[in-house]
Amino acid sequence: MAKDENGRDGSAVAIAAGKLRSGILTGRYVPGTTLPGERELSEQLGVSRLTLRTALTRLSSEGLVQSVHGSGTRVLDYTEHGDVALLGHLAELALTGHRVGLDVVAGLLELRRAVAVEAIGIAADRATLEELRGMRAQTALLATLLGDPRAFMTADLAFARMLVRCTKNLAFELLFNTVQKTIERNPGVELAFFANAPATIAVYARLLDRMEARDSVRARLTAARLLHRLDRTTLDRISMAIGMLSQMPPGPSAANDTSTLTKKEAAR
Amino acid sequence: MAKDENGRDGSAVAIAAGKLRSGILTGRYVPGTTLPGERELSEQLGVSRLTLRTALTRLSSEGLVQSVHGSGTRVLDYTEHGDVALLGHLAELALTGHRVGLDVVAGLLELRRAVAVEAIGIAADRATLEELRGMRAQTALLATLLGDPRAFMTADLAFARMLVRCTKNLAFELLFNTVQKTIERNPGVELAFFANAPATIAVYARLLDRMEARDSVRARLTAARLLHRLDRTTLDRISMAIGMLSQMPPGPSAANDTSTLTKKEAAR
DNA sequence: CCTCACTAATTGGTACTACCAGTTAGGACG
DNA sequence: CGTCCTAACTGGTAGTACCAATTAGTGAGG
Repeated sequence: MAKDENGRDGSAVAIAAGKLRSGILTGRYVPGTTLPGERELSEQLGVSRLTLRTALTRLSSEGLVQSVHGSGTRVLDYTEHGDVALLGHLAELALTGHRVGLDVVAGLLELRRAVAVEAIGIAADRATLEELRGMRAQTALLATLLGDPRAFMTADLAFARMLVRCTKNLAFELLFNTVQKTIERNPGVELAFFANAPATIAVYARLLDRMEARDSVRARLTAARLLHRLDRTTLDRISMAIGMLSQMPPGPSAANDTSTLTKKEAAR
Repeated sequence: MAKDENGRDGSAVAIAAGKLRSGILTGRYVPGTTLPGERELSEQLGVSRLTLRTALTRLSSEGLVQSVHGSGTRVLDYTEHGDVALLGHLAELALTGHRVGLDVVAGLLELRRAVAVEAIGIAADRATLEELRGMRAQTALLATLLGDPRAFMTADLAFARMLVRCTKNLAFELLFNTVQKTIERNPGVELAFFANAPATIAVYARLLDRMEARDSVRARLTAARLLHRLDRTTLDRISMAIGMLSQMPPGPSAANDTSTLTKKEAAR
């Protein structure tokens, strides 16, 4: 068992955690309430209590639930207590048709842009010559990969990481790791990014000009302007792609495994 | 048992996870290597294998380790795979004297500042009148709490949350949650923030002026300038406080330098 | 001597059971 | 009526046994 119940997960605990998580994020489990006892809930999900507990531990570290010893496990409002790691799952839900809303992706891009702009500004001050040369070379490499979306995406992420490294700031790096996980988790985002490939390369080149000039102020300004434009078209493409997928809402509300009970039609 | 073996946690799994995490973050467990088998490791830590497994699951979700079925559990380089949530633990280690380096805190502040500046800029465009009024009232409340560090800190976080809410951006909100957890986890940071209380209030007032004027561009500029100054003094105070705690023991000769220094040699 | 396939030991993954430890509510007793 | 104690929840740990995947070692066959 434990092959893949819905999307791509492998382990039973990941599946159980995914079910509970999507249940919370989509509002099936209301924040403030306490969800069923572990013994009962484990039976509902079809896993052992131990597995269920491991899944709950994960959700707890994500800020979705809070277990109190003799009392029970409360559902928290992820808007107040949710961790950044949730962005990945939220974006995933948004891109797979769930009505979580596409604005989540828009918000993610906005955050990413804010961080990127500052990272570029800092990099303009702190990047070494070798680092600048390396990034230049990476843009050249990117230009040769316009035919291979997958390879382009990987190289693009590598470029972004090089940029982040230039900040010499561990916090930026860790945040980037989270974003990278988010992107890698969902192939759809990769394609959306690839759709802007030529424009992306051009933007990178111009930003490198600014950084090589050591002009952090103008680097920030141009980065803000160019990335804003880039993200807008990216978002448009994603929106379009989703529109293609859900042309007709063929019972898309619970197309995935959002519920163990209502899975009669979970044809897959 | 399960009172507090080292730090402060209560549950056995939290303790075990903490030990392993600090072991990884401080370099005792070298990235790239595979740590001992679960049966052996559980005995080393004095917990059952189940507890150890739960702890490992948590570390895995944080991007510190990766378990492969028949192979073992590899230690990952948190610089590449670590999650943002690690910032809390890293800052904790840094503030408790571990030689993780104070630059982690500096980086955290830098990231926070970048996000805050953008949030203020966005808020200048999207904040409703009620929201602006509420934040104004909150600054007034802050002024009355100058005598109570704990209460001031809570109110200060509340103000920050109000600001983040104004962006109507869930990504910002989730990131803020992570930062909030980081701060709440460590009392030392609270005090450091409180040390700047009067200046903080003044800064908030001036930023609110900009936002009320709906001038997002100038709001960003002043925010960047004022917060930069604020963070510098905050960092100074933290540095001083740590210096008080550990008068002389560590020899952080190059502690303030920007190098992350964990990258001496890329084993692998 | 090399190659390939099969086997056996080691590793992580799940399940079941029993028990410990807080929390809460209800009933007995003052 | 109030207080305290008990009993039935809840989550938390522990132990054991077994399944599944990986790996390395060993043997048979080329």
